[in-house]
Amino acid sequence: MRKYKDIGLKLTPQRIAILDYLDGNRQHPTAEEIYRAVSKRFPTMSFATVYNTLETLRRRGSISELTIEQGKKRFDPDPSPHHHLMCMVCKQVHDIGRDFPLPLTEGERRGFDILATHVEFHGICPECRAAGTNARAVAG
Amino acid sequence: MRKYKDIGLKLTPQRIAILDYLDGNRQHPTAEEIYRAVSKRFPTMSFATVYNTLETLRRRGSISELTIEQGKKRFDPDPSPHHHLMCMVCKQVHDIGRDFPLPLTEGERRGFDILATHVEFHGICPECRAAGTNARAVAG
DNA sequence: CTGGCTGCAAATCTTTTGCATCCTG
DNA sequence: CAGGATGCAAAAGATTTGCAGCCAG
Repeated sequence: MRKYKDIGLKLTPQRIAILDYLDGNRQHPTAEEIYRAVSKRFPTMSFATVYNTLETLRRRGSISELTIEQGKKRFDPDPSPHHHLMCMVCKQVHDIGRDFPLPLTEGERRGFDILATHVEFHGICPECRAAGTNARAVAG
Repeated sequence: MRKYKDIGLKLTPQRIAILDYLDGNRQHPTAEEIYRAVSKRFPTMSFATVYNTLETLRRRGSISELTIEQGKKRFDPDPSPHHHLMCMVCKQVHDIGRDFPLPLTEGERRGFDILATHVEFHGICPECRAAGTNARAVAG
């Protein structure tokens, strides 16, 4: 995510705290988790600043925003294209750093310019399986 | 989606209206779009009924719920596994009815039971491209 | 008849916005 | 010192919930 190398970005202490928290973070945190973490250092931190900063970073291509959990955004400090594996029960998200061949025929493409392709693997993690969670309850 | 064949489901007029609207519908409508459509027939229809019915149908495996557009649910009357192509600008969603080989190594699986795999193609549709929308503005 | 369903309103949760003040470059 | 960033609170948008009354099976 090229921390601090984002020339043109005004580096405030709050932004540095967010960048520090995200750097190397493999948890794919939600906005709330980021807010809670940086609030420890900056008790006056507001959601507005968290969302503003994340949106700025996303537009610069420094991070990516995941639409994998219903109803909330998750953020990934790794902006390069890759895929994800999510536990349907506890919502933990892992990276799948592999390329899959995903060619579309002209008919399937429907004239679209394809800009991104994302594969989501949904399942039950070992911990949740051991905890006896009924997969069908969440998997439908 | 086996309309009406869902034995054990109490068939109220409201549910029939929702089933009728979804049957054969390829628009991947949001809850709001479903609400608006069935409200024409049932002016007293409430969001609670729409959400209740959709959740009931999903749990029965009669429809599937898409997590492809940020912040809202979309519903697909086709519950069989398939993939999707979405326009990043106007959010229209198309089906991709093809299987792709998406094998995970043991290491990549991390002990998960994989229950579903979903490929999302994101791009710009011909109409939005013609309208001159700047892809980078939305694509980041 | 009765348990599940409906409809309304209020509540919840996440994200966005307006605006006065602040501070980095 | 100017323009962008912050923080607060209020607003917005989507979904969920509580509950009294209703109706399909």
